[in-house]
Amino acid sequence: MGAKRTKARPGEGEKLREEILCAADALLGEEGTDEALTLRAVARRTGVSTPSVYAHFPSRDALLEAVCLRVWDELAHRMREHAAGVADPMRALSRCARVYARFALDHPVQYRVLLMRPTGGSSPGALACFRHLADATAACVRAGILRGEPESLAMGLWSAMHGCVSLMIAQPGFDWPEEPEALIDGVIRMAGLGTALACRVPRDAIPPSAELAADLDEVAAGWATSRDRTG
Amino acid sequence: MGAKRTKARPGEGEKLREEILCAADALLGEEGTDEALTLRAVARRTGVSTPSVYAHFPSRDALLEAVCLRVWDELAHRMREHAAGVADPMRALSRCARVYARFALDHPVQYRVLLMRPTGGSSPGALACFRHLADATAACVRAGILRGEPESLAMGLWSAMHGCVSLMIAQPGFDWPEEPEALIDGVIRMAGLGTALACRVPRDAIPPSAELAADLDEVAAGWATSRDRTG
DNA sequence: ATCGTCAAGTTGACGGTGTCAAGTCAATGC
DNA sequence: GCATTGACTTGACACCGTCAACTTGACGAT
Repeated sequence: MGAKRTKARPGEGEKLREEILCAADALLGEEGTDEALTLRAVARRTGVSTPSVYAHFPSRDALLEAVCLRVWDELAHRMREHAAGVADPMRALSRCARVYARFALDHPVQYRVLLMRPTGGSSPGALACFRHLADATAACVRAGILRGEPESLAMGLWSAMHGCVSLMIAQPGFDWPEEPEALIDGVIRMAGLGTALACRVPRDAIPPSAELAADLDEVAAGWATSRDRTG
Repeated sequence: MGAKRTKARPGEGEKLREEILCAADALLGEEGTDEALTLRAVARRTGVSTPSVYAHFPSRDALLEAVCLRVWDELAHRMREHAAGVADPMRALSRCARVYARFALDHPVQYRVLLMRPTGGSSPGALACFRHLADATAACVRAGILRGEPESLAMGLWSAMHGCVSLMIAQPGFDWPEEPEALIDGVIRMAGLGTALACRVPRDAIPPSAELAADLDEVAAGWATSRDRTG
């Protein structure tokens, strides 16, 4: 260990914890994959011996989870920023969804670690993601635009958004539209209109294709003049 | 190695390849996670030395991918079985989606390995999954029920289905409905109705919440009498 | 000023992993 | 009967997460 570390005084152990998190974060950012987050690599980068990490994190997985969770505050921040002052709750919901997708694509490694890996139970990252969407959904229900259990409706919306971004993250070689926003917007429209429509009709009350098409043509005719634009 | 293997004659190398795949498959099934698929474990189970695996698979990842792909035929089989003889293309599509979800939940390890892991490019498993849904979607477009590029529409449907099952696989501790089919059916309804409706109106032509609610109430009123049941 | 205490870090090791280079060995073709 | 060759093994390398035991240095009390 070339550069000798000045030993921390008692009570300053927290400082090293922060340094470790920073090193881990930088490592993830540079290598672009969680496999690069080796205990030895992060220790070397922090200028400390490998087992020292165990004084602050019980295992590699715990460190990985901790460093990935760090960026989650940004999601909450962006959500508030973009949904604030949007009166129409459906529009606020769609903005939430768009922010969600952008966030996932901006932090693919962290998103993957917290949401696309088999955790024993459920990751705190997942719960946070869901809560944001569920809150915006609940607002729509309160406003009478959506109907039913908000949590159930939100699960559907969450599924659609998560599926969209997680596929783009895990299958970058797939033939996606060159503009990711195109797919994202499409999914938001689909999910938004879909839940709005589906929560109005009772289970198993969907007409066969022909009538379905006719009915939807009718309602769509009214919108075709572009009475308004979605935010 | 206790039990001596009778050495294979030239040209019989393929046999070992099959044995390795079987051992790997059994290992995945028993342990329930791909981390259990160790070269040493599969070699031990096959009764062969560790590096022998390299004669048939270039790397651990290749073996993992190969063994997970084995079960993919079942998906195609189930699709054909359930969609055959369904005249209504929208109903056939929803059946496809349901089969897709069941398949994923029935083979969580394989699904995870092939669709929820960062592959350099795009996994063949992903392409197969997408194709099934895309074909059923194209049938709906041909029948005039859905409109637009079938591939684009299918991507949205795929996102919804994949999001649903991949979340349930990766976050088993989340507060899902005790009946997974409930969420799956909900997502199928949402996605089906959503694409049917969204592909009828031009981009950015969605009315604000109040009018949206009114219009959808109107069309839903016609369906409330349960004119038909979706398969 | 010195000593004991105790948190903070280090050393060294263990068992496990994927992977590779070199060697062994039986079956085959000539 | 001999060389060849494909199938497989041996042994090693570098790396990994993790743990037990040890060292070190700053502090409070005397």
